[in-house]
Amino acid sequence: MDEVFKALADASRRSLLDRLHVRNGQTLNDLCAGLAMTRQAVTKHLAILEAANLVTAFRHGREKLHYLNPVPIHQIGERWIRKFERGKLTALSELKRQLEQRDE
Amino acid sequence: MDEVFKALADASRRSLLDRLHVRNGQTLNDLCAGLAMTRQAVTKHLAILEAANLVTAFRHGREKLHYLNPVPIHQIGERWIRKFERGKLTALSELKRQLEQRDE
DNA sequence: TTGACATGCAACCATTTGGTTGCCTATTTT
DNA sequence: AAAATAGGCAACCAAATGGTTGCATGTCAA
Repeated sequence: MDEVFKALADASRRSLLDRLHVRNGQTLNDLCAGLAMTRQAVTKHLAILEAANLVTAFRHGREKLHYLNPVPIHQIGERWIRKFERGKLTALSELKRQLEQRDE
Repeated sequence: MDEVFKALADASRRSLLDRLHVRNGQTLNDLCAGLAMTRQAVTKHLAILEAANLVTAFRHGREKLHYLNPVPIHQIGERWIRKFERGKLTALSELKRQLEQRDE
């Protein structure tokens, strides 16, 4: 879980996921196109995404094809985000209530 | 948005949010209790959470009260997580489909 | 008013991170 | 077989990160 959060913390990596979301199964070179960093930098980002299981890659001849795995993102939504959405008052009204309580 | 992702990338900070989710409006000292780091480290984490608007804090006499703001978390769920959940096949079947397509 | 308590500020430190360059290997293509 | 293409590996670097210690300040209580 921590690896997923860490992987998502970087804007370049999120944009790589976006690209794969638009078109799945791209090669490394595909994913590099138009980005303001070297191929090696992209390789490193992809390695982090793979380690977090957000991307799965396969060698196909001399190309490496990258596939998005939406499962960890879904899990974060289910296991983490939703927890903070359940039955919450708005921040401000909750805050006022507690302040009043504290001052008697 | 980037600030929120970055803020959520650290396990200590997520645990601070958890604590505030259990009991809102805690002081700095409350939040330090039982953690394996100094008060100053916690202060820094809280500053990052505040900068990301995930926590709002108020001085009340000599105490500083911290309140969870669930809105940015909700927004990440809405604007980002959901995008990857819409109409997606499972990673594996999608992958197979595309590989077959590529080999004719 | 003096001491204790809650927090703030700043300098410092080690490690991690995001990136680079240079070179090597493997697979196609011609 | 030679050249071009796709990718991998490793060393290096600057900046950001997560943490520390030491001291200062503001507020409450005796």
